[in-house]
Amino acid sequence: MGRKRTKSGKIRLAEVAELAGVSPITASRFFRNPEALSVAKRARVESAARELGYVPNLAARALASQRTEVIAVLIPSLTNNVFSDVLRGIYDASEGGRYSIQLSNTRYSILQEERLLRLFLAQKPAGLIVTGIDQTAESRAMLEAADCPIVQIMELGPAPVDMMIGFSHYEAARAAIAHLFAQGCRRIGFVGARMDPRVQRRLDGYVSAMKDAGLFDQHLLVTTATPTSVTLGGTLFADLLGREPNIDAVFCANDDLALGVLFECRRRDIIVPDQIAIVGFNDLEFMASAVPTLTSVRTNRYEMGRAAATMLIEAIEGRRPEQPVLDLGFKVIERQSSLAQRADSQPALSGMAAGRTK
Amino acid sequence: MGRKRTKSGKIRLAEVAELAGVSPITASRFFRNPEALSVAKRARVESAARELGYVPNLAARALASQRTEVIAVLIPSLTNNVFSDVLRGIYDASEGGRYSIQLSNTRYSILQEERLLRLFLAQKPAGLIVTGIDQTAESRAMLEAADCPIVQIMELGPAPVDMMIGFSHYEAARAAIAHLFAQGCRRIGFVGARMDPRVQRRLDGYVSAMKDAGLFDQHLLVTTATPTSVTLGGTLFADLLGREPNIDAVFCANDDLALGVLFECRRRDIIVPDQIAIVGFNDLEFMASAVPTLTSVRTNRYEMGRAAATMLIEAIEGRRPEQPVLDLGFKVIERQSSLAQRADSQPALSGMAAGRTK
DNA sequence: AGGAACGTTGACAGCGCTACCAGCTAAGAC
DNA sequence: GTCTTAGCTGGTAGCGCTGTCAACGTTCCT
Repeated sequence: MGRKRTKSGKIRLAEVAELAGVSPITASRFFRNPEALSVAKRARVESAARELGYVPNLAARALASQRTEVIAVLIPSLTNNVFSDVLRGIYDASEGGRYSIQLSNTRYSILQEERLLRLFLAQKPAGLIVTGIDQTAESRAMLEAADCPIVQIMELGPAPVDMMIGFSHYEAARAAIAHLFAQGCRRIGFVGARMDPRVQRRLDGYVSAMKDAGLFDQHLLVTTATPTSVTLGGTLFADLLGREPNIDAVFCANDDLALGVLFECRRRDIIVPDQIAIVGFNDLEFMASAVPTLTSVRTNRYEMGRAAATMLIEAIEGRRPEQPVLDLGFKVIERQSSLAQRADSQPALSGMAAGRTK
Repeated sequence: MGRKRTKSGKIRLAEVAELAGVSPITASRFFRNPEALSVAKRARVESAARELGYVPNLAARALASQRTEVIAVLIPSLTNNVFSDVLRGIYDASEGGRYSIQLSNTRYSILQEERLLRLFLAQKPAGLIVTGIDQTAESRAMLEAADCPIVQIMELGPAPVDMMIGFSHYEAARAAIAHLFAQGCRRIGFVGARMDPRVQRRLDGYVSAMKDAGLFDQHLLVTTATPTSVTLGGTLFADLLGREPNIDAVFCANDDLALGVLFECRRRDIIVPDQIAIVGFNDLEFMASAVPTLTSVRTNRYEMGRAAATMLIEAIEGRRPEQPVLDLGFKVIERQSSLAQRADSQPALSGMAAGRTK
């Protein structure tokens, strides 16, 4: 008969109920839907729980209720500053609530993503945040079949699985190039690393803008699958210069690369922006502080994470947003590194071009 | 009698057992301790599980076994590059194994940390990774009482709760200052932000080194509780210069500040290192790429995370390390920004001073 | 006053898995 | 040949909580 499992002396819901003088189920309701209790019992259960230091057993709750209070998050990288901002937004928005975040790293592999998705979905998460719109067909099918709200973040696309928060990398890149055109630049190089889908779309935007102006030239492109870094920015730029010495601007797929380009210019005594203009992407904090200050395309990463988690939690709790797709837009923050006319003026946020798709 | 909960059509362990022609408990054992089964049954269960696409229900497992396979990680910040490296190490080491990572952010508050600790511990994690050695008395007591392995990371201290992996921030700072002394610097400023316990200990190391040399001066210190940033590095340095125009070096509590100082020097046409030497801390990737290249104290952040998770998992599985405290050391990476004699030479990693406490 | 409607409470069973222990078989010891 | 030991397998009984539904008491309506 009975076994001798260590009882562990833990406070269970039954103890709380007993002290409060109610049935266990009433105590249970107190934690899930306090409004359903009479004011008197609510107070009794609350004080009993506090007195005993009750902490619910999540495993038991998950088993009995057939759902968890876990929000699963799939991102491609932990190193990339971009994602740490997004994550901070997600964690901030979930803080204090009942949901806990389960984070996993796909390492930019959609197969890895598929594997993780299968794993997560089996645990019936309350909600899911996935990066981007490029999933395997299998992943896509699992997402469609999942019975929890899902938010896709980082970019926009034609067919959201459920909800979607991002901006158009394509349009953002076009806006950056338009800005360079406005400064009189014509031979604009492109420097990109990693070449994940979002960088690829920035490249597409660059290519289309250049083609529209009749200025596209294959030789202006330097890309690599290598993960991005400041040092790599310098290296790629050196490659580009070796091949095309008379470029007048460089559009970098991210800010690390841009900083690397800036340092390489300094190393070669190339004056920025007089000889070469530089534009980055993301507007990380250091861009405003560099000498010269660096132009970049500002993206709302923290806000994206925050909005994604907030929207997801709302949806989990049954309040679906009236607008399931959210375009957070971007802004070209014009700084010294690309303002040909007034290169020597004060470091200033002299103007901007903002964009919002559709 | 019976209720009508949605059976969800999920594959349970019982289904696998039935298909394999064994009892559920045998199937259960297959997943926990395959060696205990005969080879024949092992193969049968394995193929049955694969055929049905069985995924274990973690909640049921946790409830029945009274323990989870979750490693809880408490770190103070998600933004800080330092922690993203550590985290990457932790995630890499846990990948492919049975343990999942539950991450939480204390925001540099030990009260917040205490709250999270209480929350996590109630769910009986398999293991725990906490940052630093400055916990509240209450937290400390909870950690001591916890019945799972615990690793403290980021620094070393006299009384580990259990295991500990880090290095001496105090000695690392002293080594940085010793390097500057060796370059002939005497009026060495200190720039620090956030002033969390580890930055504080770097400051302590700086102070002690300066006092040892009879060169300490309260006015050489600029610190703030504000979170760190590149821009802030410039601002703090400007403060310092305003007060003490004739300093000959700056030791920055981290690399972001150092980069800000470098930009501020450039803005003011101060030649680095001829007029002022700069030393940072952590050796982030961009330090080697800056112009001039920036000296920094290299810390093994990725390795720290990796070792912490590896050691923790080993301990969880009963293989306690023979050496529970691991000093990962540091290295002063000497670069142009602090090499007075050969400021114009090639960017080189000309030499280094390594340190390991005790 | 009778009945409907509502708000509140509790009994019961079981979510899917594993700890414990007993039993069974085959191999080795004497 | 019997006894012991080891290796493997299975039965039983929950782990702590919640879904379902019935029952209760109260209020409000006609």
